[in-house]
Amino acid sequence: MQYRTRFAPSPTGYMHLGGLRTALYAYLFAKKNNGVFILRIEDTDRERQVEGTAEIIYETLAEVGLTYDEGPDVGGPYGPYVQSERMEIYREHAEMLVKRGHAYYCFCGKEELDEQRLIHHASRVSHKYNKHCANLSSEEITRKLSEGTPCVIRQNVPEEGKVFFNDCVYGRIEVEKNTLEDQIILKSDGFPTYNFANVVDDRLMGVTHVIRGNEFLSSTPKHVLLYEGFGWEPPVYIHVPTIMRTADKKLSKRDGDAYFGDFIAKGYLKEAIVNYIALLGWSPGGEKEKFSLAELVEAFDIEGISKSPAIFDIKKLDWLNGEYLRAMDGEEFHDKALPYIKEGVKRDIDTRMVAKLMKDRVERLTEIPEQLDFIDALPDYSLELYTHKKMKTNAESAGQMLAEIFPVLERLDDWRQEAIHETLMALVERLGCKNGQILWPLRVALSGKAQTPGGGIEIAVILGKGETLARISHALGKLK
RNA sequence: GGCCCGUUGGUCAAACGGCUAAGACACGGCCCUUUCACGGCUGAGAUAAGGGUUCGAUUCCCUUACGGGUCACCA
Repeated sequence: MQYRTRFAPSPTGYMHLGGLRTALYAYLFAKKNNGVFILRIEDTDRERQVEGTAEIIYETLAEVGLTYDEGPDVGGPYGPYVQSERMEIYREHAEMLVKRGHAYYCFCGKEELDEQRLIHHASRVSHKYNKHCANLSSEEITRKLSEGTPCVIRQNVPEEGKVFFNDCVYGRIEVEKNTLEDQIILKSDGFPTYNFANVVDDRLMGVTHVIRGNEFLSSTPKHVLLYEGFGWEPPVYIHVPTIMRTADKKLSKRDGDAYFGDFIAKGYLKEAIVNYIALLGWSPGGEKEKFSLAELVEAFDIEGISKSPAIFDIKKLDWLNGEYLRAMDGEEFHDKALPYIKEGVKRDIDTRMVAKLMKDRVERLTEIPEQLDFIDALPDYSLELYTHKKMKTNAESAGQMLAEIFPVLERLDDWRQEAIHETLMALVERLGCKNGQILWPLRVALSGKAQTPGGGIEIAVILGKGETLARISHALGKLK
């Protein structure tokens, strides 16, 4: 049998990282087993719909490489893959369930039900619909229906007995049927509820393995009852733990840490994001941590999915992102970094050289501009920067050294890195001092900073001869 | 509150009855180095608590504590 999994988001917002990880696991599981991965859009709640968000889902999945074999925009043999286009199917199936005695029409008004819920809540009695309409006579039902009384269809849950299912992650889960409510499966507007639509669609689309967030764990017994009501075999369930921001808070829109797009904007690579979230709540077992999508497919195994929620650690993502950046070849990094270099530097510079210096020094592309801020304009700096214990320098010695450096560089016409290096090393030898004693003051004079990408020589190359000499004489003036 | 689920260092996690309880991130120290970073070495740091079962429990069972999910004409 061929395995079929699906990702079934509702188009209500941007692509959440938790959702993306669920999609990833469903994709990995399908591909690992040469199965089929399906995308289904669950748009049965018309009020929460957000225009254009289905497109974001398509785009994000395509961007990270989670290509689906069947879906709204690619078609497939079990379409349509958008729930709002399947209304007839749900109605037919709901009525089928009514005929089989596993569901019934309910004419209770929303207001009275809300009222009852409030009363129960206030008196701390656990609330459940009282099955009032389950006991209506067939004459009365026919009459109300013909009168056009607004109604819903509810699942008819037996009052005795137990239901159970075996979750691949959480094991056997068993509950008393009387703890389950007669939930609405078809709303008065004719739309199905999630709890009903997902069962019908998963069945009709041949889904063999349902991989979803564990917020659905407690409603799964109701789904199983629905399958049984139809006389269908339930799918295999694989519930995955939640991704948290802190131990008691989920990732959220407000904190700007929830959406895939947020992270791209913050300078993270899509490969690093996918790699990182794959490892949140799942472990491949070995010590390897850097995985391409293809390697994830190869390594994926539901055995490694954990039961407890995982806290999203941005520091570890930073590190992993840095690993991806460092592993890039020079050209690729240059291309990716170029927009950020241009953002930080307006002056005409050798971007390839700058990119090379930045490659091992950033974990996110967005760190680049601020690291280069000294290039366009020398910041105002304190003379204390010239004091470096290990280099044995201070403002006074720096002044002397810079005075030696200036004429030497002024005479140098070949402004390549090797030439400057040679020239300065020759100066070191002549003066009988340590490298740091001339290179440290040079760095400070050229950058006004204690920490720079590359040292004094590299900065001199980037700045060019004219600017280099200008900054040294500026320093000499300051040091007088 | 009812029902369900969870709990190994700060974080991700390995070990699925048998060792001095891996490894990674973060943190400290050292080395490398013209700074920072990278890289290398190294250090500190955990089985929530209490009962069982067992020759032996991180692992199996129970209780407690804490946390999460769910109880919608949301998904």
